[in-house]
Amino acid sequence: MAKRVSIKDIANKVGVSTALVSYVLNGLEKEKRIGPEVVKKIHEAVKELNYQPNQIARSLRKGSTSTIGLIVADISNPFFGQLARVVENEAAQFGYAVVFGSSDENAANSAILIKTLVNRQVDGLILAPPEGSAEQIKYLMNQGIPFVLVDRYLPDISTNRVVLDNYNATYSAVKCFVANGYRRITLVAYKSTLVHMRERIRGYQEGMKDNGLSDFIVVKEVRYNQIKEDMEAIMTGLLNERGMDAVLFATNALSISGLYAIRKSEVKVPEELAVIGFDGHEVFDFFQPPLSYIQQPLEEMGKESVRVLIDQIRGSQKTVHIEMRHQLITRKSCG
Amino acid sequence: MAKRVSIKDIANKVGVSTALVSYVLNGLEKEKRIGPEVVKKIHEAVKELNYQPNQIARSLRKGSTSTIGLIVADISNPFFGQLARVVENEAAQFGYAVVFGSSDENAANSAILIKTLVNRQVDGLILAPPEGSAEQIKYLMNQGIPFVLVDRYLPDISTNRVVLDNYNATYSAVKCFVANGYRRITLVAYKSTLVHMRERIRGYQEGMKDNGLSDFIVVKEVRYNQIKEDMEAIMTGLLNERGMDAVLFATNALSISGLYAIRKSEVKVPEELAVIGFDGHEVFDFFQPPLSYIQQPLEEMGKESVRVLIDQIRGSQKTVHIEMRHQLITRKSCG
DNA sequence: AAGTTAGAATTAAACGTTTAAGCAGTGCTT
DNA sequence: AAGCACTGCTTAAACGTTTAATTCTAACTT
Repeated sequence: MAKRVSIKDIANKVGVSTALVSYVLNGLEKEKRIGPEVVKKIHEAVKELNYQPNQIARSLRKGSTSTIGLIVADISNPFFGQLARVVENEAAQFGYAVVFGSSDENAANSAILIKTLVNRQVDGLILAPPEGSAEQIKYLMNQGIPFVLVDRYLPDISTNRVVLDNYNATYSAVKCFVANGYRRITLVAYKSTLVHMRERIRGYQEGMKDNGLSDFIVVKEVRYNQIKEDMEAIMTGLLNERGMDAVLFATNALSISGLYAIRKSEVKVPEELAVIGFDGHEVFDFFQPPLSYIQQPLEEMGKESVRVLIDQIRGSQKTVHIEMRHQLITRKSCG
Repeated sequence: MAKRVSIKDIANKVGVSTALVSYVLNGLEKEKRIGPEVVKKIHEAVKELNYQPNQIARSLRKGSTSTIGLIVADISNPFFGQLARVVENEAAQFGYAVVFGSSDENAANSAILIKTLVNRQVDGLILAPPEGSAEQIKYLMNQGIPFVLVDRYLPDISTNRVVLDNYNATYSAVKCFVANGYRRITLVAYKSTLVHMRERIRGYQEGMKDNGLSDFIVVKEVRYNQIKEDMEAIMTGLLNERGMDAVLFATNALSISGLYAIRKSEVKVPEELAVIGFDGHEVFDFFQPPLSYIQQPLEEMGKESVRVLIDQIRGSQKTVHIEMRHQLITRKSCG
């Protein structure tokens, strides 16, 4: 690796001190009353030597890295991939770069990632906390490290967060089913104590109750790391019994996994079974007939997370709780 | 932000110099002949104060950051999302973190990203170079910055690279079509001079020729940033003419976009039109009937990229060109 | 007794920036 | 002639590590 050009090389070439070079590079030539010829010479030398600032040195001195960390469950999951993209763009607007990590919904992984990123002195974190990560979140608070929770949050700790109106989302999905004549509606969710999941479940349950369907409430829970097996078992059970006429999936991955099972059976959608998915991706449109889904305002969620985080980084003392409105996209599978 | 604990705090607490603390933290207690009681005391103090090393300071001093940069076209594209995930995991194995950026197939964006990441002193880069990025790549070479190209490469410059056997991929897709009785096979590709695309086109063309179908060669090219409009126009044209009985898409995004158009028309797949996609995602299975696709060995590509890059970072002088074998996954849409 | 060796620690420079503080020199005021 | 204000620059410390060089003491050789 060819030795990089430093501020010192510029200073030597022009015959001034490094301080002047630094001032000029930071646009302080007026404020620091630097002679115009010197300014010009410095700019020339910078061009000529193709000087590139060393962000690491800068970070060390300034105590901030202009980097934010993003910890999601899985970057290869389109939901988080899209979120990452929005975060990347928005962060770039503010001059921040993004380091990411996937926790796989595992608290131990999350702890390692947080430690790694904090040691790398990220200025702040955007994270989707997995189950059992309360200690880590408290640690961040104690250390005064700015962060924003996204997608889920911890009910016992008041932190900055940007989440969906999960309760309303499933509530309105149930309503949609009911409006279209479905009654025996099943919810397939993740087995999790995380609030977003509990809220989705609660929204479903209340929706059923409010529509006089308490007797038909069925909530099936799938384990995150055994999604295939669990889904297989649950769906074949459900489909064989023929006791349900509609199914609501509580996440993106669950929707896709569930659809596999449905397709394997010969059940007709929506004649025999109505389906609503979550975090719809455009590919949901390919299911025959196209799938209805609850859509999250990813663009806004991502942008808002970054903005809130940067506010925190800049010293804001407020704690903000943002709840975004879902949108129910109805296709032929329901409605 | 509560002032962080530094090596100096440990040194003060124990009553030794910072050098000793550093040695102990780096496991050099034997080599540097440090007294056993001191070692113990240092370890205790580290625990007690919950010391976390400052990677930035470390990086500055050591001249390496244990960070790699990943520049893809779009992290929200499942192909790159999955690749990113593999890269993340593999990099973590070697103690590297990953900073990412999306170029949107735009050379100017790519240039900015490269500059940003290089200024942040990443130890190396994995990148999918967009069209017109030759200068940037040469710059990296001149600077001696380790990097690996992935997915595509520049034919005029010999660099480390990990790519698919693009030529064979489309060639064998054509073969599959032909074996199943299709003749009027159209290729829909990106309008691009990038080698991977040219190779995919060439594979198709040669495949057609070798099967005596020279007269039926039709290659349509779609612009990356106008994919919807172009695809719309092309597909309606193709479908109206009814001059084709099979279509091959040259990327993931093209496949999805093309399928939209196909579904809008009332054309039956595979009776009236056979389809093969690229970079198949599991969701391709949902198309009715399931779509055949060319599958890239993403897991291996990602891992290999990281390994090659780390080899370079460690000083390897070899330049490696790795071509991975595709796999043709045939579903009912062809075969 | 002088010299060597080994063990255990310290010192201080270095990485590339930023930035507070200081210092000349000039010209102006009184 | 002394004081002041301005202009334009330099000095040097600091950020938190790593690490080569050095120092000190005690024990061991001859």
